Amino acid sequence: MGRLKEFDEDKAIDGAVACFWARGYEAASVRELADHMGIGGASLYNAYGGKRALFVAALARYADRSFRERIARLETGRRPKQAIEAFLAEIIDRSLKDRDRKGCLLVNSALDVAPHDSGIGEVVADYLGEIRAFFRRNIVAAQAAAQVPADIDAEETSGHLLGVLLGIRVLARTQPHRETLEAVVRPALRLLDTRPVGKPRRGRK
Amino acid sequence: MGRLKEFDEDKAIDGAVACFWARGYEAASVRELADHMGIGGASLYNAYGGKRALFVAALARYADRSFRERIARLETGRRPKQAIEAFLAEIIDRSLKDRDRKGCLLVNSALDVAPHDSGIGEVVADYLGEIRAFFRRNIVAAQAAAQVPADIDAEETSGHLLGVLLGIRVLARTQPHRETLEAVVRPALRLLDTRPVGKPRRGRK
DNA sequence: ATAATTCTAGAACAACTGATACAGAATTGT
DNA sequence: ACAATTCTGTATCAGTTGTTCTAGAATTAT
Repeated sequence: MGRLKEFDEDKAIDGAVACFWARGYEAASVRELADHMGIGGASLYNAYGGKRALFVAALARYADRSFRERIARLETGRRPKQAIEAFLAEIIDRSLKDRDRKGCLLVNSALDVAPHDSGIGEVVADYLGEIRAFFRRNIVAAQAAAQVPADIDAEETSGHLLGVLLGIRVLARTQPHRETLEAVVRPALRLLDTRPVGKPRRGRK
Repeated sequence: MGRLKEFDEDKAIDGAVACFWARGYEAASVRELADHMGIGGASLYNAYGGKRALFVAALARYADRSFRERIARLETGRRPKQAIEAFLAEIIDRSLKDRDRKGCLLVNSALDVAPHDSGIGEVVADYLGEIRAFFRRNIVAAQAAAQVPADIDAEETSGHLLGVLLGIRVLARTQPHRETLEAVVRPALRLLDTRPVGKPRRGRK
């Protein structure tokens, strides 16, 4: 019983994501947030409790709509090695299309708010862990399918790929040029290539 | 002529660096800054013009005291390949010692303020370019000294190393564990190793 | 209809924001 | 000594911050 909510909760949380994403946690004011969400300030506090709680909800929404969706999509109907390659290629494409350079909300949060708020820090760390698990899982699967060298360390390599991914998202904020970003990724992907024998490297002993 | 400045300008700008570093550009208020600098608000505006101009000065100070100092120190009395390795090792050590997880002011700025302020964005991009140039320069030198395989692309590899470096500084904000960070770097440094022949990789054709 | 409950709009809260005004103190050249 | 100039502490500016309050509108169970 009681009066019914008049606003669309999905639209509202999406508006919050957009606002936090574009402005950052601190810079996004409650009034800006409410405007983007299409609700009044009182409704925001009534429905979410406050700015911080809203941010946690927005982060969860972002995680679902961005990397979890991408992981689910790329991991079906694709061989594991191609899933990894497609993931990184998509990040580069997204970074280049991102005209207003909002970057990745997760990465932004890892630097902006995580260090000042251990609770959110753990949430962000968990999300990053999910991405790393995607890499690790597909490396192992690719090794089983003989797509990827059997002697590389899946644990180590997944960490490397996550690091490279984060580096790209930082670089893209100041230098969103395709060649720059692809140069960062290329050596990482080469780790997954089986080494050719017919074309020996110069410089070997 | 006129009244002399009563505060130590070096101490003041160092205080500004510390404040911007710990709190971020937006969160650092002019009053907090003035306190950390040991001066009054009027002196801050008189000496630096305003918050933004002070930030640009603080960034320059930080660049000199952090990575330029490191580059100069590591590049003397060290072979080029060891200079690169030492640089990355130092970043990891610094990230682990950084108890309050301030991270790197340059990286923080690249995400916080650069996208909303193209002027500062260019400044940050230039600083990142200096670090990349350090990598490139030492890769080329190491190749000339046969320390590093001659067939790797110095342009591409320097970009990769910069990306990995930025990735580490992001990861360290949420997961400052040595093993995590070293796992990110290890495959990158392996690019610089001359490939052993006596110990062939499994999985090769 | 009435009670109970939940939502909404808008005003209000104290605290803080970057920036400026002002008066006075300190310095140098004349 | 005097004018000219520059620095400094304090007060102040209008505007914004996250949050709360108040009054009333809308809903369901009885």
